[in-house]
Amino acid sequence: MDQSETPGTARGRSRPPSQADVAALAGVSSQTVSRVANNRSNVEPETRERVLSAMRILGYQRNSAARALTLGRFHVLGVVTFDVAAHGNARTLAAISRAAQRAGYSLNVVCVEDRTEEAVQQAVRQLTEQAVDGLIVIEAQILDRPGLDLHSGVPVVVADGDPERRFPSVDTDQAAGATAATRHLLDLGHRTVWHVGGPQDSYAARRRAAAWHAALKAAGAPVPPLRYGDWTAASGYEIGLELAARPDVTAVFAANDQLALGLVRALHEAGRRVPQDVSVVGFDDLPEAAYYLPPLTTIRQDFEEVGRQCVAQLLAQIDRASDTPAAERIVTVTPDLVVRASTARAPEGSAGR
Amino acid sequence: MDQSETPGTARGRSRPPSQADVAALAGVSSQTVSRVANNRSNVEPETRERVLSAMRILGYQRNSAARALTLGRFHVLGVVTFDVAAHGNARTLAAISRAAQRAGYSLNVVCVEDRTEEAVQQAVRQLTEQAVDGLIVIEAQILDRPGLDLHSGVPVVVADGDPERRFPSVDTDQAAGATAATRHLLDLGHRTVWHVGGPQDSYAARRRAAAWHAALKAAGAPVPPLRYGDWTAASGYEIGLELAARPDVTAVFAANDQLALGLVRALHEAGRRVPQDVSVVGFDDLPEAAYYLPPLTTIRQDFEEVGRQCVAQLLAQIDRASDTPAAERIVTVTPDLVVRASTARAPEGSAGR
DNA sequence: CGCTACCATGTTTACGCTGACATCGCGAAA
DNA sequence: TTTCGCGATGTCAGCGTAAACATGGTAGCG
Repeated sequence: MDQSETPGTARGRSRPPSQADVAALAGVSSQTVSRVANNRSNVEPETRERVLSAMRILGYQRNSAARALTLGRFHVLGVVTFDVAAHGNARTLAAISRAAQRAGYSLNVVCVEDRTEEAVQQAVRQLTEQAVDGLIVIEAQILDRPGLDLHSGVPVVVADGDPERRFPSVDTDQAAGATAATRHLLDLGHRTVWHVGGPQDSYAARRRAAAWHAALKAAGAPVPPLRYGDWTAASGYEIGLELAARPDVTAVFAANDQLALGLVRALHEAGRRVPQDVSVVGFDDLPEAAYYLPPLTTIRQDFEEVGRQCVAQLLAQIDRASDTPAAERIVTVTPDLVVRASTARAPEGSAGR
Repeated sequence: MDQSETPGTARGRSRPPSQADVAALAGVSSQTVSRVANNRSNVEPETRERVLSAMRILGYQRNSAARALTLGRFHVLGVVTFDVAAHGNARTLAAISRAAQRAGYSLNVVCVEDRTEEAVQQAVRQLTEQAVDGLIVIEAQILDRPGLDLHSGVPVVVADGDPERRFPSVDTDQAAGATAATRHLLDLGHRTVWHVGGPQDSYAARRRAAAWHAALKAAGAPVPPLRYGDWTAASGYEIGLELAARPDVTAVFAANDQLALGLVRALHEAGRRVPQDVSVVGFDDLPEAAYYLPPLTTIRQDFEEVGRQCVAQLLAQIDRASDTPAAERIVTVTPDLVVRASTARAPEGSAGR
């Protein structure tokens, strides 16, 4: 009379139904069930129907563990990412998810907390042990560190990282974006362009800064000192307070939209109008950027394409057998300049060209 | 002489090393290897050492498929979420990831594109087939639809959804947040508070609107017509343009920060100052909210806690055997009012109380 | 009419791991 | 000394699936 082992509950869910259960009910062998489950052609239509209805009755679902065990394939991709709360990473993740789903893969995601080598290493270990067929590493500045070994036996694709190109990667053309931003401001007649960079350990940030530097050089413009933020509006604000104090600052290129937002607020508080006194360009094109005050001129990244390409490359690697390292490919995705209201021609009097 | 079958490459990676390989190298049985791999106590230290070094030499990693097959446990949690690019979802996901990792679980994430029943159903099917021990569904307004069947055999926890409480859930106390926002504005002397709601199919949005309504009623304030946005700054802007045209609007509570941002821009363009002419409160407390112009008064959600609680509840369900449905628990997380510069006392002349 | 092909289906096996049980050896208690 | 017990290790089976191979029946062809 105790409450366990109540045979009354038809749902004596001791164990999910297996192929064998379906086979018994349908009066066929389990192999035939397997054939039906995998949509093989060589099954009598009538038999197939019988098996399918038995599946429905029992609520059969294939056991993916057993499946993976025999096939040696999991149909799971691992994703290692820092900080999904960062907009770009989240967007890329979403795109990867879409693409993976279309290809019949699901996603095992690990968000790495600390930007330390061990943390990434451990995430990779966890994923490979958790059985993935391939690995995508997002925002991989950490890969700079020489000790990191990603060669865990599964194919790897790196999104927006990998300066040493040790892995196939998908890469937003940071340089093109930063160049476009800088040129846009120079073309508006500003004598030079200041830059608020992202953190120094970010490969993307470094490349944006380098391209900014190169664009100024190429235009023969003086190169103002570079300040480093940490991607947050807070640090943009702090740096903005300093820049606002310098009257010779009339154009600033921020390494992302949040920095730009903080920057604008600081300029505003200091009484310097955007864009009349100072022009500001961001990077990313957050959905909100068009609604900042003023609407932000920025560089739009195509995260969707990055995600799609990551999955495509990874699947290609997985499908061609483990041999043929195959000219490791680097796919480049180019961002666009979106001009809004935070940039204007250089003020006549002050530092105009 | 063809290039396949090159025995020279020592890395004839035909098949990853198994317990048996390690056992052979270490001169023990595979069972002993298993014991070492699982950190069992009953192994001679010297033997353990020998096995460990054999593992290192071969680069052994347990095959999780085989493991899952025998154990019937995958140590994977499934997460179904709409739009990871939405800040709240991303934050919740990050928190879930952290909590899961601490508990030794990894995360199989599916981002559902369409908010249709079938899409969710399919995501759930994919996940359960992909072998998860439990399921977390984020932002589950869709669960309103009567046809949706989440009872797929694995425990489910719903984050911020489930009006009918059919599942254990973790729930931000939307009502408390919305009430706090409304009361804050009323306390500042505004005669009433307008509301820009989120989409009608969002359970969270509906509860915020209901609480706003109730708070006005309770205070004896008139209830202005409710406008629905879609969480984006764009729709906040559109609605803002309409509200800006009405001089009797002096206080607006927006259902999230993006709506508030668009709203502020519209008010600004219409020449109505925030907060001098109109006070605005948001919801979420995006990291950028403090840097909007003006810094936004808002309701801060504790996504971290929501994620943590989801995992805790799910693991509790998983661990207690599949019997004992156990008083399905609803955990509530309370958000806080964060007062910044977008709210001020009601303007004297106009609609002051 | 007899042989071959081929198709639907069944049987067997291996995948890698761990739980249950068996074995062996050694020290402690009687 | 004998016996018991316990700890270290080995043996074996089974998890659910799909590939490989086996079987048996039928249609087509000479």
